This record gives sequence, C-alpha cells and structure tokens, in this order.
Amino acid sequence: MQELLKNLQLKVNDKTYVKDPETSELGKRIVEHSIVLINEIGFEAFTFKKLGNKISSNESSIYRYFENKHKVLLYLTSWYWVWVEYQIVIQTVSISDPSKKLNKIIAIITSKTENDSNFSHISEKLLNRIIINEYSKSFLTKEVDIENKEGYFSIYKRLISRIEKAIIAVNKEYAYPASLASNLVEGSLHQHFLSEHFPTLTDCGNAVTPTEFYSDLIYNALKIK
Amino acid sequence: MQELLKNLQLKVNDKTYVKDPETSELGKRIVEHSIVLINEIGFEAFTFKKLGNKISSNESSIYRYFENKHKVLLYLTSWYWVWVEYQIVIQTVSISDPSKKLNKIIAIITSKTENDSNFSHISEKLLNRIIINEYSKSFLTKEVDIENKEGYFSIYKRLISRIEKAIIAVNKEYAYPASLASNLVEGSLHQHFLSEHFPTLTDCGNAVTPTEFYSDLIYNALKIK
Amino acid sequence: MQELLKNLQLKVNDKTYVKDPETSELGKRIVEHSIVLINEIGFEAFTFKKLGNKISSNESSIYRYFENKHKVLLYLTSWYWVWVEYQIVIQTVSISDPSKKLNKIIAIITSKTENDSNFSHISEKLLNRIIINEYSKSFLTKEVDIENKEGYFSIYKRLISRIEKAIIAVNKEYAYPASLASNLVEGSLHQHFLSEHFPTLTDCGNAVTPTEFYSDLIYNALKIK
Amino acid sequence: MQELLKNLQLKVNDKTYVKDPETSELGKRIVEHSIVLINEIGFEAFTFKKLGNKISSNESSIYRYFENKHKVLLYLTSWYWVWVEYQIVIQTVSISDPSKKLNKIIAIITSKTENDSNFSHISEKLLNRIIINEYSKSFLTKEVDIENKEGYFSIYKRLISRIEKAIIAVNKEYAYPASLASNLVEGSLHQHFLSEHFPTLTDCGNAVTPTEFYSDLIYNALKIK
DNA sequence: CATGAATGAGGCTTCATTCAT
DNA sequence: GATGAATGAAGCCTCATTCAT
Repeated sequence: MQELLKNLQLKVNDKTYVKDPETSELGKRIVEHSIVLINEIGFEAFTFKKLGNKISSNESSIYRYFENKHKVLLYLTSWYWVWVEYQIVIQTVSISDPSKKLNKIIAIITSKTENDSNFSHISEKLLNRIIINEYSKSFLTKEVDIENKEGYFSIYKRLISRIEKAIIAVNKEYAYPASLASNLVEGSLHQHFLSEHFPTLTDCGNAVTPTEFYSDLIYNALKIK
Repeated sequence: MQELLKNLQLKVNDKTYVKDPETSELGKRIVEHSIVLINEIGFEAFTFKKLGNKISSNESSIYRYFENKHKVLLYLTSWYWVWVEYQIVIQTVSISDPSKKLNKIIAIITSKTENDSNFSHISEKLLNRIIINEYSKSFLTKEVDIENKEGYFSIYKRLISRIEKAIIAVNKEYAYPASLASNLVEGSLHQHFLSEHFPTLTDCGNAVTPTEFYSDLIYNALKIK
Repeated sequence: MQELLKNLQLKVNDKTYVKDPETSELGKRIVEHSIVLINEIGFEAFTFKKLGNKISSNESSIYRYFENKHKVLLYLTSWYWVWVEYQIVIQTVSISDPSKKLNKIIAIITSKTENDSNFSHISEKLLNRIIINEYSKSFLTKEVDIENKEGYFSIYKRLISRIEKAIIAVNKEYAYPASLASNLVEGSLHQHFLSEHFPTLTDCGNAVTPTEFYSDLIYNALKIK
Repeated sequence: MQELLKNLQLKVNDKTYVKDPETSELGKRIVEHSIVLINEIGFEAFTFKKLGNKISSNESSIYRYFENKHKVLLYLTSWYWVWVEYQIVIQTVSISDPSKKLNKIIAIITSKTENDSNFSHISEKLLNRIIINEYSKSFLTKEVDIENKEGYFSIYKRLISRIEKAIIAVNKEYAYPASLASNLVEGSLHQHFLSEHFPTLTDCGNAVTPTEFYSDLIYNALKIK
C-alpha cells in the first residue's frame, strides 16, 4: 500500500489556487517556502514580497499561483486536512471494530505530526505548526459564509463528518456526535498550543498528551468501557 | 447585591491601555464604538482611522488611549473575561454544592451573553460576538510569549484556573482538570461559531445548546450522576 | 574672582526662549534634561513629548519656555558659546602677551570640556558633546539668514570676532584672521568628532590632541616662533 | 582622456540604494530631482512624497530605489566625493612634483564646483551646494558608527586618505597629515558656507577665496616655500 | 502658571496589484 | 509563463500645536 502512495498527489480544492502549484517547480517552491516563512514570521507578517524574496522570485510570479495570501492559507490548510484524512483512511481501513477504529482516529488527530516522506517538498511537521497557530484565522473572517458556500472548507467538513460517523458507529445513541468531532479536532489544536505557550492552562505536556485527555473524554462521553 | 454593583468599574490589566479609557468621555466612546466597529467589519479591517471617523474624532486621539489595535483587542477581551468571572462569582457565591456550582459555571460559560445594564456603554452581547470571532487572534501571534510574560492574559488564566478548581472540587481524582476547563471555554466559543457558520459540524443549534453538550461531556468525564 | 562668579547667570539671547528657563524650577529642569536627552537620542529624535515624559511634565508646559526644539538647540548652543567666551575672558584677562593669550584661547577652544561647578544644573561636558554632534544643525537650515538677522547667532559671532582680534594682535599682517578663527572653532569640533567616530581621518586621539594640531597650524600660519 | 570619460558611470557604494538608480529612467529622474529639491527646500523638509510629486511619480516608486531619505543623502554625497576623487586623479595624474600636486588638490577641493558635462543628469554645482549645506547631517547621527562599519563612508575616507598621502609626499616629517587633510575638506565647505551666510566670520568672499586661505595655511604648516 | 486633553496634518512605509515585456 | 517595474491606496504612527481648565 505504501508503494501505491509513492508520488501520490493530494487533491486540494482547486479554487484555492489560480494555477496548480504542483504543476511546476516554481509552484512547489512557493508552497514549500510559504510553509517555512509563515512559521518563521507568522501569517500576519507574511507577504508575497517577502516570500518572493525568499525564493528569489518576483512577487508578481506568485500571483500566477495564488490570488492572495489568504488563499495560500486555505490551500495549505486544505492540503493538511486532506493529508490527515489520508492517514485516517490508510491506518483504519483494516480495522473493523468501531471502538478501535475511533481510538486510532483520536490518536491520529491528537498526536504530534511527523514528516511524511511521500510528499517531499512539504514539511508536515511545520504545516502542523501552522495549523495550530493559524488555522482558525482561515475561517474567522467576514467572508467565511461566502467561502464556505464556494466550497473552500469542504475537505475539513468531510473530515469532521468522517469522525462523526466513526463516533456514531461506536454509540449511535450519543446525542452530540458532530460537536464531539469538531471539539476533538479544534480542541486538540488548542491543547497543543496551550502546552507550548500557556502550560498552566492545560494538563498536556511532558507526562500527559492530548491523546490521553481526548481518549478519556470521548470514551466517557460515549460510555465505552 | 445587584445594588452594590451599580456603577461598578471592572479592572482590566492597565498595560493594555496608555490612558484608561474609563476616565473620560472620549475614552468610553472609543471602547463603545470599537466593539461596534469590530463587529461590523472584523478585526482585520478595523483601523484607528475608521474608528476615529465613526466617533467623529481624529485617529491620533485614539493613540492617546491605545498603542495599537492589538492592544484594543487585548483590552476588550480582558474586559469580557473579567466580566464573565464576575458573573461566575456573583452567581455561585451562595452555592455550596460543588456539582451545582460547576453546573452554574458551565451554564455561564456556554450560554449566549445578554447585555448587562450595569456597564452602560459596553454591549456585552456584541462583545461576546467579538470573543467568538476574534479572541483567538489575540494570542495566536508571534508575540504571545512576551505578552503572556507581561501579564496581558492573566485575567483569562485566572478564569480558567477558577473553573479548574471548581472541577477538582467535584472530582479530585480527575486527571485533566486544566485541560477540561480550557477545552470548555475555547470549545464553547467554537461551537457557537460553528452553529452560526458551519451548522453541519455541530449539533448545537435551535434544539441543542452548547450548555447541554458541555454539561453532558463534563459530567460524564467527572463521572457525576 | 571665582567668588564673583558664584551663582552667576549667563545671559543668552532672549529671543531663543518664550519665558526665561532660568526663572523657574521647571525651566531649569527643561534645560537640564534636554541636554541629557539630546545626548541620549540625538537631536532628530528629540521631541517635546519625550522631554516632557522625562521630566514628568506635559509637553505643553515646555511650549511655555521654548517655541520649538530648534529654539532649544539655539538656546543651548548660545549658552555654551557664551560660557566658552567667559572662560576665555577669565583665563586671559591677566595675560598681556598677545602670543600667550592666543595660545590660551586655542587651548580653551580645542580642549575637552569639563563640568563647571558654577552652573549646577547644566552639564558642560554633555553640552560640549551636543555642540560637537549637533551644533552645525543649528545653522545649516533654510532659515539661517533670517535667524542671523534676528541675532540668534550673535554670541557665536562675537566669540569668533574675539578670537580674530587675538589673532590680529599677534600678527596684524596675516591676511585671513577671521577664516583662521572660524576654522579653529569649527575644525576643532570636527576633529573631536573624527577622533571618536573616524579615527583614520585624524591624527588626534590618545597621543595627539586637537590643541597640538591647531597650535602648530596657527603658529605656522602666523609665523610665530 | 576626456574622450574616455564620456558616458562614464561613477561607482557609488551599492548599499546606499535598493536598486541602482542609474539603471533606469525613473532612477535617474529620482537622483536628478532629489538634488534640485533638496537644494530648494533643505534636507529636513525633503520628503519622498514631495519628490514623487515633483517627478510626477508615486512616493512608493521611490522606495524601490532608496530605503529612506537618509540613504538618498548618502548616495548623493558618495557620488559627489567619488566625482571629486575623479577630478583629483585626472588632474594630477601627470603632475610629478609633490608640491604642485598638492597645490592642485587644494585647488580642486576648495574651488567652487562647476557642472561637468560628462554626467548629464546630475548637476554638480547644485550637488556642491548640498554638500556644503547638508553633508555633515549625513554623519552627525546616532547611527554613524554602524553605518561607518557597513562602509557607507568608505569613499569619503578614501578621498581624505589620498589627500593625506599627498601631504606626506610633500613633507613626511609633518605630524598631522590626516587632520590637515580632513580639516581642509571640511573647513573648506564651512568657509564657503560662511562666505554666503556669515561674511563677518570669514575672509573669503569676493576678493579672497578659500583656495588662497587653505593654500597659505597648508604651505606654512608644511613649511614649503 | 502649569497642565492635560485633543487634534490635524503629514511623515514614512508597505501592501496588494497591474502592466508591459 | 515568468518576471521586473511601477503605482495608488492605505496603514500606522508621531509631531507640533492649540485649547480649555
């Protein structure tokens, strides 16, 4: 199966880009270095000029690929979530027990991301940091409803829906499967953030992981023993 | 007791402002209208120039009160959280049963905010919307550690700590009281956001409220019947 | 004679100020701290706001004393030059030999300034640094002719004239006494600046002093043995 | 030889500009008109907005070429000094007698600058006025040591060094060749300034020139007959 | 007299974007 | 298709100053 995935290209919502960055060297460099740069200076300070500078290219060239920096963020986050979804699919395809399956999903969602050699120019580890620090900025905007309607968040929604179904599979009586799923994903990002910047606001740290916290939380909610 | 609170002034971290906006008419107008304006156009588009325009005052006058718009957000969010803390203190002071007390706290944190006549120039309802849409932007920055060290988030941390203690009072065996508290506060904001913009990602809406979801979640986690 | 000078007040051109800063505590603090502040941050960055801050007073109070920061510089430099003139008068009054007298003048003009206990709130040493770093900015302006006509530079001109006369007294045949005098004063400031910032452009430094350089230069020019 | 110099381009320190103004029409217009504008209104009042206005271009376009107005001054002054150095090289290359050579150098440094048809868009005459009125502002700053280390004054230093060597060639016993060289260059600018604005402080004017004054001064210092 | 509050104007700079090559 | 040049608009902020107390 790993073999099948070699040189795999994840399909991101094609509205996020003007020209698919995967189709050229420059495009790949734009994606690769935008991840690095956003990590370095934060999304607010990130500009096409600085990115162009970093990849020794003119800012106008980047406009060939992305309309604006917000779309870059949408692209990167979509890429990340589709990649997470892949992890879930691959790693749970052979698990038939719903409880074990959910267990695996929780582990994937809450654990720290490591780099994945299948997608060479993208650092999933850095991308995970961007998700933690910047993801909410992609939807906490005045344009969220329009963009949602245009499908910019469809991958993320599909992911939550998949988790929701896994929850229902475990306990179809549970009243809040969607909320539990969205709370898991968003909450996990937040706990990672807290453990780095506000250690007193979380129990997650060296000894405890978000995986344990959310496993316990969800198992109790679903009343699985 | 309500009587005592009349004309009460909530003490916000004094580092957030250059000059206390509560000490002058202009200051109060700045606070009042910044809430309205941020709601209208979002924090990204919010500028001192536009605010000055709205209050028929010059942009430079606002700089007498706040260093920059980020500090305005820190001020407003601090104000909100200290106000929430007040609600908790007032409404739980006479409750001795830990379980009922936590119940009340969950209700306060998760319910929709209504305006409070005690602080006339501030619309808590609008402020709550700002918290939902913009709060995370106040700490998802590159300067978060410096600002945290300088005490800009102390009120929020005190609030989480208070909830954490209420959780421990209910079940001192529970392993993740801090994470549960922070997940409650942040998660609740997120569920409110989802119910408005991504209804498929949450069960909260017309029939179900975040209060119910989090009550169930926490009660099961703490194994209270 | 020193006794006579106690509590002496140097008369600076009264056009430089709105209200004589020597007549009040605040005025003296303004003068004292403007010297410190200009030294600290340079004249360009110096503003009444920052000065007001330093002396815990409002910027508007400073306007009672000085029209603008340029006038402060004119005041300070005038003060410095009248103080230098005093040094010359006092230290040469009893010297009858023209050559020895000129010698003394050169020494006073070119040597490093030490603090003078007679004027307690003014640090002549710091003031000397201001003269070296900022004096030329007081006349290299578009308004120089108007201000000159209004007498803002009269003290400086009187000083140069005094030196010129001392030169003539030594050698009345010398063709360029005024240029030699102005070159001495301005050049000496420049050599001090160079020795601190551009040591390769001057011989003045640890071993050689501007005094030696200009003594040699002038003595040769005047053909005094 | 003059033929060789046609269309010559003087190499200025490339740190002074972001993009070499000699490489485009706009760049040349920026240089040309900044000289005119600084002369008209003085360096303090000179802004990129006003310059943009003068050349019917936007302020932001000028930022493509220069970081800020201070860098423009550094560029212009560097250009001037490298041009002066050229004059010295060209006009003294065939003079073997050290004394005559120094004589020529003094004449070039101290005389009034005339326009040089080799560099069509730059008015050396106006530039000379800028040097007289504004040059010292380029180094009398708090950043002088950093900028010096970064090489912004290397051309000027090379010029002084060249003069210093010419002085030593005349009299290798003379103790202050660097100071004499720097005094010549800076002093000459100052005498020109005085003759225009403070005629009583200089002998230079209609009858006497700075050339005569400094020739006499230096010849006596070096004891050349 | 001293001060605090308020402000208009403008400086400096960057951004996002378009145009021409 | 990629790039370099150019730009208008706007952001952010400070200055110098006035006004009212």
